[in-house]
Amino acid sequence: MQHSVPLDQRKQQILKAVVADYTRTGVPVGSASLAVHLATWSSATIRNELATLSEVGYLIQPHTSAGRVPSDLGYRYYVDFLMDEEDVPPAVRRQVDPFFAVMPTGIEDILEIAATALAHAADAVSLVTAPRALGVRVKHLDLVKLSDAQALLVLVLEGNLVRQQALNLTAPTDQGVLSAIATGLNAAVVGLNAAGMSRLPEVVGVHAALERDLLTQIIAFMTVCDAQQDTLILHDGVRNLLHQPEFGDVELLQQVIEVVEEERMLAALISAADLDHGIQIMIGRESGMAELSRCSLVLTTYRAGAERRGTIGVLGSTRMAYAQVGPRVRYVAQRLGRAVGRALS
Amino acid sequence: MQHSVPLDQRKQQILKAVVADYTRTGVPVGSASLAVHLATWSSATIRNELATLSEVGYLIQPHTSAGRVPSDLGYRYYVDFLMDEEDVPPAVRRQVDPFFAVMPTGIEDILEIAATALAHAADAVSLVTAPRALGVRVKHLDLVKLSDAQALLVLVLEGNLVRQQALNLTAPTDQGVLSAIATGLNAAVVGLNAAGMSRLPEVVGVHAALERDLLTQIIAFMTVCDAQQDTLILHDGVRNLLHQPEFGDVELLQQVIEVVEEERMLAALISAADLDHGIQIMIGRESGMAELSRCSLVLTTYRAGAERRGTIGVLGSTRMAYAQVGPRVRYVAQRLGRAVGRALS
DNA sequence: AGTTAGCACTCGTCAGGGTTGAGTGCTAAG
DNA sequence: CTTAGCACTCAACCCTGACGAGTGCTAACT
Repeated sequence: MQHSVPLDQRKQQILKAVVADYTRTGVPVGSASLAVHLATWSSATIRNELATLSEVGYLIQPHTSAGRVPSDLGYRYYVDFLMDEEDVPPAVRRQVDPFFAVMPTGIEDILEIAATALAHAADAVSLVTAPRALGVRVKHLDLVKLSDAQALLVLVLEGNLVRQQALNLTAPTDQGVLSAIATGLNAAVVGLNAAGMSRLPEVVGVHAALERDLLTQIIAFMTVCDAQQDTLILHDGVRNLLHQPEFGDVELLQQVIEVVEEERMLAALISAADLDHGIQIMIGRESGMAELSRCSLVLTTYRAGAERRGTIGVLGSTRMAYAQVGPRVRYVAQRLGRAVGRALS
Repeated sequence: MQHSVPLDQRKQQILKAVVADYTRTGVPVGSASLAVHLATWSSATIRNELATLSEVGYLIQPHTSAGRVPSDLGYRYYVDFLMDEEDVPPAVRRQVDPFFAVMPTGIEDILEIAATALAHAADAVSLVTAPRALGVRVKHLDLVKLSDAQALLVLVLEGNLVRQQALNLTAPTDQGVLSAIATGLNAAVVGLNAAGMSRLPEVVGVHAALERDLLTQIIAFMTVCDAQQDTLILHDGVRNLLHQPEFGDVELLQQVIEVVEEERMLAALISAADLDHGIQIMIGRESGMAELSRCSLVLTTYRAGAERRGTIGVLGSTRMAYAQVGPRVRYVAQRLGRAVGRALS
């Protein structure tokens, strides 16, 4: 982040007023309209201050005879020093809460619900990652015969995540034998993650060879599950971009939608976020993605129990109501954390 | 469908040329440009014919001094009588085939892949429904203890569709007992659908009461699964609409996207399709949805084995290359049918 | 010295008007 | 029945001038 120029009291008030006005109306704001709001000073005084705020890079003038618009840097200063976060209004709470009233068993469904709820609450595109798990643990497994050559592995993981995968059978095997093996594996394997399973002592018994072979395939599949869960990103609310004037340009819209629909790009974006602080705001070009130069991200962490964290947040225009969006993201994050915590217990 | 006015040879050729030209360029087509293409007649002659084609409602003039644009009725006549379907070009085949090379086990993943493939192949929004099943059959079930009050039901259905649901336990029950019950139920239940299960003879045994209670819950859940699968509609390729000039108007785009994102509306749309014929084309207002008055649907059925059918198709601008889209939809439908058939076996 | 009223100036927006050109419909001759 | 010719229409384009929002600068005031 760039070193920010310190501002005196009055310049701060004016910058804050510019951001507030522009966020509300979307129209460049001039000295006159500021003067009615900040009645302490005349428009001429404000004009002088606006000029210096432009010089130090906090404001931008689209053209000579236009009002001022906050620059990325201006938003940054606002967000860091000036913003008064607004409480989540009851109406929004009443809009969000019902989503978390119906709680499905599977963790993926919960994440999807959170994405929808946040998209509504923040009127932007919402992004949600699965809780980072550092190796998902097995709760239960089962084997179902598909054919002489294949069996279906059904894994119930923590969070009631259900995964399925066809495994190859080295020799035709009865469902009875498969069930026996499954029972045996269940006893040995419950509570382990992929790493733990690969350290299992050698199994013995009538079907030892088959069992060992299947276990290898199961471990491989779990490794894939781990990777998949770490890159899983859900989103919702693309339609919310459509009614915003800054996306009237279809070109721009297209670029943003392409980023959102491409999970790889989202992953890069979210992993770039530094979430040690409670909330991370990336404004315009700060995200490092040219396509999102006119978008901002507001991200936070949700905690499901001790060490299980995921990311949730919002992607919208740089001209978003940061003072409202932050608290709303946190509100949904907290609800989500609780729901996921319950599902993981 | 409206009764179509019969056209003589020359009018047919001209209408066909208008549709071809307009589909390609998106610009209203005038008599002069038609005259170079249909060198047999002068522009004046063509002008006369265009006038009568407008009178009978096959063409529309955006304004007095503009060229002609096909009306919904004009497209309809073209599609019914004039269109020469084009073979799916090798390049498109090479684009589609890789999607079906990696075949996941779960039927939902297969459907998703088909949606993506078709969206690419047809450069429009693709729609795919799950194969209509008239009651999904159970392949395998399992019960996993969650707490003293709840157990997780894991159902493996035909097509390796895995479904999960928390069931309530009337009394604390060991995992051992649950497994025993699951084994017992498996023996009785495999191959049955919800209807079949509700006709099961009364069970007896040590855990008869619990077993009966669980079975009731399972049947209820399966009924829900049936309903869900019948309304499941996947889609992909909304981004393909963005680069089309007719959707430069964000208003219009917004309406269409809202329909696509609302599964209920898609369901109504698709169920309205009459798929006895090989392919069903709904042009503009024929769909009966005001929001889609400038869109067309091209739908067909895919068959997975004997009686298992689903719907797959495309939603795009009325100005779409019908001669290309139809065959491409059929091509993907055929691939999808084969893949689903394999998964259901 | 900081503040402010006043004023000249800039520049985007909008409405009006003339020109252009694509495309038509009609007519009259072939 | 076909077609060349022509008058006509109308969107698109460009130019223009009026308007007004907003600025920067200056000079006077506290």
